[in-house]
Amino acid sequence: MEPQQQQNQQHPNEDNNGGAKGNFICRQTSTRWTPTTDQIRILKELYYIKGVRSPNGAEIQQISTRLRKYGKIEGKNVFYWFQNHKARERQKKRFTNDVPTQQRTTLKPEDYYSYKYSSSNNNPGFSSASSNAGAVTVGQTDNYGYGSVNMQEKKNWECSVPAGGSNGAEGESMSNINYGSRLGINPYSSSSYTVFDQDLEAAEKIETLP
Amino acid sequence: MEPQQQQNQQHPNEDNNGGAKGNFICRQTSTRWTPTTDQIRILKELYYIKGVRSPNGAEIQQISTRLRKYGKIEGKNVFYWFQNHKARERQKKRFTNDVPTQQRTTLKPEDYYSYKYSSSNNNPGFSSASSNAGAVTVGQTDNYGYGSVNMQEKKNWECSVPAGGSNGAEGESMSNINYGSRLGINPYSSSSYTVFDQDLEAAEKIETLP
DNA sequence: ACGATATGAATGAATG
DNA sequence: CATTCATTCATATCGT
Repeated sequence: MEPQQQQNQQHPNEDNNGGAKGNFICRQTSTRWTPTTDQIRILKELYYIKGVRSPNGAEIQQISTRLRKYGKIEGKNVFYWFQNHKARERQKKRFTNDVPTQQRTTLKPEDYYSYKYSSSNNNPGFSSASSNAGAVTVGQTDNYGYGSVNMQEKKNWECSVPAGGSNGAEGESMSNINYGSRLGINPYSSSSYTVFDQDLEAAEKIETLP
Repeated sequence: MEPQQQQNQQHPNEDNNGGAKGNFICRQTSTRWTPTTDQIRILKELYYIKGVRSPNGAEIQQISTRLRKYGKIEGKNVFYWFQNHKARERQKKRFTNDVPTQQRTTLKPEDYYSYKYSSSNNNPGFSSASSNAGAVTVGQTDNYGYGSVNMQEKKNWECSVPAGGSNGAEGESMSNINYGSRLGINPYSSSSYTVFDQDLEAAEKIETLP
């Protein structure tokens, strides 16, 4: 994910053999989902192009169904993928912003790879709200009169019913915020500043740390 | 890992230039961060002496800024360093401790297959739709009847479908099959909006998405 | 030169 | 959403 190039993905095996387990026990080698390149490609398209960020249950279903064509996949995989992708994007930004202002007098090598891909999406990216806007009107709104469906958590993809909880869609609309977030200060800077209360560096000793 | 002591002079020249092999503008192919001895020393001090384990965004920034003095470094490097350091420490401990059935004749240390120890759950549960795994227990039910696994959370990934519909999960359960099945999306989404308004897949390429 | 190791990087899966 | 854990891939480095 990084601007870093070496991205070779780690899905050595386009397996699908997953099924392997057909047999008995066997060490389920590979417990976790290993997306195929096509799956990843599509997920990214959805993310960057269509602006999908937090798909709701129904959307997750559609997506996973669609991706199933390229390999084994479950709804939760899709769910986690979006969650992680979004989270990491933000996280990175959090500890990445160096130097508040654009005052970068001396260019350091590290500047090269800050952002590399297309500019358009760089920032707010998803401007392409396109999809959401229209797409998500989702019928979830009405609860089937079930009263309280009980699935307290709104994780019901894979479930047929689009339970009302899903937020996803709406929430996402707020995506275009953030515009200004790149000021010098980030909201996350917790109060804790100074990991270095003193000069640890000066404390040169402890050569023997593990 | 740690036992490795000699990181002594691996840096002939505290190169600051990131040691990148020359300019990596063109070919930034993979130059991963190689911490200088001073950076490592400080990181360890922070880790062992100050107890820093999972620095937050702000701390990461401080640290990396501070360490920058000794060589090129980015926030993510610091982030990963702590993550890895903690993880490996834990992992190592896992061996020494556990080792229920030794039998490790010639296994390399990496061979281990760990069991989960304390910590969280292990609810592999989700038999996963794609059950390639075992055989078809198509039976939906989550917990194998083991009694109460106590689904800590009421997350229902893969709830079995309610009434007859297609239920993605089951259908899919048979290994990769199912290929032909969907097409028309699923019944439930009656009026659905679809994330795929068109053939995104067809819109191939855009490989460059981050 | 290799092969083994140590460790940076990435990411799926969870938990809170 | 933020954070954390576990695993795995990739590669820099060291030993022989």
